[in-house]
Amino acid sequence: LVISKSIKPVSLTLESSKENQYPHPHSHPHTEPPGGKCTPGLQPVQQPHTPLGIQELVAMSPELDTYAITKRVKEVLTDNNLGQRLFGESILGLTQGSVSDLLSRPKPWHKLSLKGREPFVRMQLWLNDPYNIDKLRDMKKMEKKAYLKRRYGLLSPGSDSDSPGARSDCVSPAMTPLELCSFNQAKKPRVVLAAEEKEALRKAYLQEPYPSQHTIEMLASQLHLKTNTVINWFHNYRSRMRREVLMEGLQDNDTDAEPTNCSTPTSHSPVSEGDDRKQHPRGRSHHVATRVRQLNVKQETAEPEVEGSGDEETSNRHSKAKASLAPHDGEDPAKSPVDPVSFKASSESCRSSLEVSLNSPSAASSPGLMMSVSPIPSSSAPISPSLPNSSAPSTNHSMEPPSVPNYSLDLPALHNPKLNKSTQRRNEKMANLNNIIHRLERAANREETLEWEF
DNA sequence: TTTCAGTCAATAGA
DNA sequence: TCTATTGACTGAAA
Repeated sequence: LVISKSIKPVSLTLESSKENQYPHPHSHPHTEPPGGKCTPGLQPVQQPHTPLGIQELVAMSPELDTYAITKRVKEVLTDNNLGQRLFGESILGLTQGSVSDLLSRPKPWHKLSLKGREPFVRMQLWLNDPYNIDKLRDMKKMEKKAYLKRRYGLLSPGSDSDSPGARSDCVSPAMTPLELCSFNQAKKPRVVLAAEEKEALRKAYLQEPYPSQHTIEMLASQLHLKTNTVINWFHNYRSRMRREVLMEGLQDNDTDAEPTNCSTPTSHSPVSEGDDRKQHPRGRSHHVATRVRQLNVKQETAEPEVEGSGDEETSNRHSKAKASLAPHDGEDPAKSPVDPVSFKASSESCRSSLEVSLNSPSAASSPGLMMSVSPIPSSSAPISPSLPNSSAPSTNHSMEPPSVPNYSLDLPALHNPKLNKSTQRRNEKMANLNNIIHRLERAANREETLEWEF
């Protein structure tokens, strides 16, 4: 069974041998066959040549303002009438949904893993490429051309690029009807949760963001869902709530005084997420969390949802659920316990931001932090360590790799005098938050109960 | 084993 | 046709 549906990760022509060392995150049954591509027509945009692989670039990249980058990318794409799909597949090596997600909810840089930073570095490289639009337009044309060719029978189906129509269900032409049939059967229908089901899960989440196996099974049976669906829902919900909090932080910063600075993402986040994984909600942090005013209520309030129509299974399940469901009935979300996830998420970003901002004020005050890629060989300034923010004590990205001849990283915003005032304000805020965190940590260490006023 | 980050891809809605 | 949402999945970390 060979289905080539996956997108070929983009080569930026940085250093092909080092490219794509990350394993493909998905090993779907329809993983790309060796040498097989579904999108040959979508050649990646060429970036200035450099001996560096994208991962080296990511590792050496200074802190990027993810919010500003995505904002800019959105603008450019919109202004030039270029779609997320084209951009994602040819520039980032991601699908449209992922691109949409990234563009609308970028995480702050310091919250991203190396892998998570990669798309942002790619975006930045793309933004710095003076021919980026042209190249993407060319690609669009090529795609259209390929589509027309295939449509008018000049090419056999499946042999051409990721053009409209061919993109979905890009099944291997070698597939027999029997295989196709079994492929269709193997395809699981997507579960669509009804509004009531989601509402019930949300309520359950408020009660117990990390439900026990027993709770999961109970929920699953009451809602007539598979336990895996419930588990997945909780995972996804926690993860998305966390990101929501981060986004709010970023946007706060954006509107707060000066341009965005992802290094100071949120002012409502007291503890680190790294800790929070260790400090399970049922543990100490949860105890402390209940002492902290819940700042992230938005997502917990039941938004009006109209969905889940169609699918018979869903509607059956749905009506059954209505009849039997009452996981935590009569609960008032407003009175519900603090959501440890929101707390945890916000906590972490705060501490992280403190680490960055307080320890490196210049980084904190570089909202326009930009990495510019110079096509001009500049062995003298690889990743400029002499930049203003290099005075920041030991940020791991300020190292000086001697073998980075083609890149210079420019931080224009650091020269902006207007930033002083906002920096000061930001630092004051950070200091205040730092104080709060410090007290929280002490309280947590002593296991003592404190009443807080923020 | 559990949780997470990151992503895919189906689907809904504009 | 495009974008946003979201259930499911993988691999990594703890």
